[in-house]
Amino acid sequence: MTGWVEAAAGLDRIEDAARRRLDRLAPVTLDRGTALFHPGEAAKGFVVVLAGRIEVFLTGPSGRDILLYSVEAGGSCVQTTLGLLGGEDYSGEAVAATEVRAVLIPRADFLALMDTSPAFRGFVFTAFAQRMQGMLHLLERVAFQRVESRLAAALLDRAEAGEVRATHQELATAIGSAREVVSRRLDAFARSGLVATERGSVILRDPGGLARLAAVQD
Amino acid sequence: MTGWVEAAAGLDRIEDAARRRLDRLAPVTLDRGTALFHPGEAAKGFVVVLAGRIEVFLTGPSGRDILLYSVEAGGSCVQTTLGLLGGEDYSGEAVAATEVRAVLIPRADFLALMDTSPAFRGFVFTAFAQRMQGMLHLLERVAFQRVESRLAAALLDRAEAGEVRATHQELATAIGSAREVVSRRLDAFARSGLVATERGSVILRDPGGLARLAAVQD
DNA sequence: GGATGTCTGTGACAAGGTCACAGACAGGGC
DNA sequence: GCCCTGTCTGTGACCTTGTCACAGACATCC
Repeated sequence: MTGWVEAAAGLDRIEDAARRRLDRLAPVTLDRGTALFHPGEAAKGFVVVLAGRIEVFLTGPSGRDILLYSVEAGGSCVQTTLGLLGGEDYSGEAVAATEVRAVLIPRADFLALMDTSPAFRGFVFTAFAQRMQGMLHLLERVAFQRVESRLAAALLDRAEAGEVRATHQELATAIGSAREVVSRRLDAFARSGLVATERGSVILRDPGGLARLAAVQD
Repeated sequence: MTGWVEAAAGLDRIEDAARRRLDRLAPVTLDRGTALFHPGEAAKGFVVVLAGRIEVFLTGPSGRDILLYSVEAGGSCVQTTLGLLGGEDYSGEAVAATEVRAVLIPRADFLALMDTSPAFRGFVFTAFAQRMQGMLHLLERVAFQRVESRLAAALLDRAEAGEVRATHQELATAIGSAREVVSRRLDAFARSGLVATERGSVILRDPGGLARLAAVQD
């Protein structure tokens, strides 16, 4: 087993005993689109992402869903931990957004590490605190910001080389809105010269203008 | 120093050494309305509520705000912990909703206890996990449920002896809506015989009917 | 080329948030 | 008692957003 632990940011300075325990676990590869957990399912263990991206959604009864957060390399899928620590069952859905390499730390190992390794505890706690903060921001945006502003922020956030490759539906999910609303907003953006739209992608024409919209309060 | 630790559910079976450390801390009393933390403020320590209730709000730029959760006896104000664990600064506001007796565990003691006391760790983690779950439910309700349903649920939740003593503004804050909307909804409820309204209070006339509304999906 | 599935545009409508007020009620001071 | 003040509630108008029901446009595979 070659050591994967170095690859996980925050775990690189872990104690030797804990590292040996972790190194016994074999990373797995998940194809893009694989679901890690479903709503209502009990968590099997603690997931650490080594490469790729996992996206965690909350799905409403009407089928609409909203992106809670995405887990990149070095991050952990905290949701799955709730069940290990006295919370209720899982209520979101985690899907591999790209091909993913990840390690699943089983419940028993997880609990043992939490008791014996300060470094591991720190890793878990930091991940927890950051997710919590992230969810607060999400709640804040959904509850208080208008679609225009959220959409502008999402576009800036996802742009690579001035382009966002995503369908209107994906953007709507990311900001917790509906597809039609995103279509109309993008249309308005295009008419003001902020973006140009193509099937499956949005080209940013005026990032500064978008940033101003994204920053607008309320 | 008489032991207050017994009073905190979840801490009653803590190790002796940790208990001695905790017993050195003196509980404080906060008047109703006292703010514990303000947005943007760095957390001073970890708060455990012994009696009374603390309510934590997220405030939008327009002044509208939404109740994140309330902390009752035995609970801890997790928000304040984020800053102690690698998160950013506080972004909510915590206010004593009643007279409150609480203990503030300073940062140094908190970190030491986290390292040395499994029972304390369990207490903190459980609190964390429950808050996280609670925030997920809040997000779910705000994003996917209609006001009618959220309001019905809030009324049932807050009723004492078939009556809810709260202003429309307070109810609106609790469900993340606006005062006028709550006024109109309550009016509609009253016209269907579900409730009767008075200045500063709502009397539940048909809890079963409200429960049906609260349970409606979407 | 045609068939199919995905993506996007559009109109109509309902729900909810915002603004601007106008009363209604409670409590204190006189 | 009466006025003043502050809080609470009711209402109409308007805009944004979410939902429903489609129609058209594009891509891909055969």
